[in-house]
Amino acid sequence: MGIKDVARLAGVSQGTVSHVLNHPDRVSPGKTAAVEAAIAQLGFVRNEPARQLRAGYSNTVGLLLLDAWNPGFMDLARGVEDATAERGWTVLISNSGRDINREQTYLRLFAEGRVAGLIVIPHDESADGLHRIRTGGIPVVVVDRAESGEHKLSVAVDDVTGGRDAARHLIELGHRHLAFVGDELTAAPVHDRLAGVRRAVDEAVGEGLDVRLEVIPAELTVEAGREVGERLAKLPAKRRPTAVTAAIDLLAFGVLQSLLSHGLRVPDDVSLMGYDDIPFARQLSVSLTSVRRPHYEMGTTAAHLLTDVLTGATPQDRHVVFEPELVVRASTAAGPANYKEGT
Amino acid sequence: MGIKDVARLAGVSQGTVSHVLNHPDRVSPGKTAAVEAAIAQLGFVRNEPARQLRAGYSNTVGLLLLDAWNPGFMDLARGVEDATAERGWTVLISNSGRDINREQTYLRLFAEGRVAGLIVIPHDESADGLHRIRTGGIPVVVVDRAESGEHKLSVAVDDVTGGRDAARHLIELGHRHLAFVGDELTAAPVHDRLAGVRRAVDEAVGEGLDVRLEVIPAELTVEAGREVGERLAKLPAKRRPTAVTAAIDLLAFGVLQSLLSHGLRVPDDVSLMGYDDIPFARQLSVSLTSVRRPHYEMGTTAAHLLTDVLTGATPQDRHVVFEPELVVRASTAAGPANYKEGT
DNA sequence: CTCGATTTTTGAATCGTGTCAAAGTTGGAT
DNA sequence: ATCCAACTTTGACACGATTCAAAAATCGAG
Repeated sequence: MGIKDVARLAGVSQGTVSHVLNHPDRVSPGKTAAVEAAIAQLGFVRNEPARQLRAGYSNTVGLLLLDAWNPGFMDLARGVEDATAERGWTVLISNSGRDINREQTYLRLFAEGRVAGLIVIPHDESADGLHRIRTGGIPVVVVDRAESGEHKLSVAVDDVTGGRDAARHLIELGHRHLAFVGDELTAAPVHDRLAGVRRAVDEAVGEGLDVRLEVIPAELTVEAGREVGERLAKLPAKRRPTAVTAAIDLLAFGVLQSLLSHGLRVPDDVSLMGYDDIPFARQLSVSLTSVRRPHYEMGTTAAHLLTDVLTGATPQDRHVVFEPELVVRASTAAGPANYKEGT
Repeated sequence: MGIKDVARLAGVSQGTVSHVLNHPDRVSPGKTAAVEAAIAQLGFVRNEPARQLRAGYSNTVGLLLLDAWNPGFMDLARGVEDATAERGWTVLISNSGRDINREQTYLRLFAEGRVAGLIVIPHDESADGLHRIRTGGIPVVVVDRAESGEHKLSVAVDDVTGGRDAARHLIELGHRHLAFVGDELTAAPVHDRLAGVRRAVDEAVGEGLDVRLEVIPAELTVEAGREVGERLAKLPAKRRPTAVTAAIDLLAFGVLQSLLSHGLRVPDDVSLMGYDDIPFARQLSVSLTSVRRPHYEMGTTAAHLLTDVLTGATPQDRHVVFEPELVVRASTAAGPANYKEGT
């Protein structure tokens, strides 16, 4: 069950079989046919580990996702796949599920497996693990994390601006009591979004507006959103924020669901925003205002950065930052300060 | 940068370094410490292809998904990951995206990479490819496809029954003009669902009911659903089915969206059902009646089947079939034949 | 202190493939 | 018929880690 058996059956040497596999032009049609027949007959499958050991390189890149259940990351994965496939590489995906141990396990797996390169959406505390691999000689593209350095590669979104845009939108609508749902410590992108929200609030206060911000810690799941919505619904109307912006769409889904089920109207009683603009956002009972991140393009960009480096080409940029885009839908409407002007 | 360098630095032989890595109990504490220090100092990373070549086995299993954008399959993936991780294996995921060429590419990649085993949600026409791999000696668990045979492994759902339950539900509600959205040829599970629907219709006709079924071919995407909804909305009310059952929830999402945007009411004008019961189904503008498939459990079951075989244990079952469950929500209501009784 | 038993360490052989220098073959020009 | 160039084919070696038999070191009992 190796090249040797194929060679014996085809009546040629091992070297010839190897050439049929790797340099078909160097071998005569007759022998090629004989070898291919033998391969088919034996059901020979090339032993990739052996190939890789001898050849010293791999055509596979690894993609380590943070949370495959966030549809945005699946779009990113599709971008990575499309762009790498186009350039002749294959992708192996794994998913840390925001579990730092799994992340370490998979990073080691990829590093030991000698993939040619890695695209990683890292957990927050894993900088050292990435660095260890990077020094191991495997190029790494870090996604969704502020990075810098000439020998590093990254693709990110300016989530501070995104958060600022979100909060501004609400403030301009006339809302003065805002809430941000999400845990500042969970993930760097969430941290940035909150920082942006805070900046917008500070700016508004600087302009003399009486804007108040409340931060409601929560995990990044629909379930957690539901609990937050419940808590909000039970608050007396005067103490309840009139506008809520969630760290990610999934959270907003949960909040929306429990607000509605407690008889509150969105956006009439509470304006609600998500973040990410995942495909389902527009198809909710109340279509969700959100901040769109170009996930697919992030994926293709990360793949291009990586394959450029792998093929020896120097990419023009080593750190790409995308700008998010506010997408206004039905879930946000005028708040107290603008009531005179319309619903 | 290999075991040899570690050995030199630590002042021991290669064999000892290897033992530290694989049989720590066989080596004295002193040498162990020296070796570990050398490993840390050099940043040594074990070369997995070389290990695998010599040792002849791998601790990794492959998971080939059909369509990672269908949330149900991601639940399945989570099940696979949890169950395999628990038993000490790691999972590499790839996604064919219903593209048979990609599927072949990834199957070959996994086979050549000598993963220990595979869990595959196959494209319809790929039976031979799977077989080729199976004979290559790698155990394969086939998901979502009727299989049999003592040396084969599979996990599936009885989608015929699921389709029958769905259609029955609609017929019992009083609907007599049904439509099934989905292409009979796209995928085996869809084929089964339609077969189930047809059976329910035939049974109803046998009982003297005048039930009519229309089949509307469509790809399995939200976008395709939107087009179908559009076409349905433009039909004169008399020629329009009063109940629509979609091959998967994603399709139903699209149908729902365009029905609503054309001013039709769900379920008042048209009853609508999905299939899969993905998490978002209940959170739509009109919560969706659907047929639940236990995706997570399918994943854990597939993983257990596979790891059992890999470890030499004989699994009690080799073919597991789950029963789907009808989940009635707001999108289906009484049809013409029952109008007297309710909404 | 010695001997036998047990534990620790060593070094050579090996896994399956790709490469490369060398040997073999072919074919056209003279 | 001969020769040279171009093309094919061969076979030995190397990649890096594991393994195993054998050598070396250690330990305990007498």
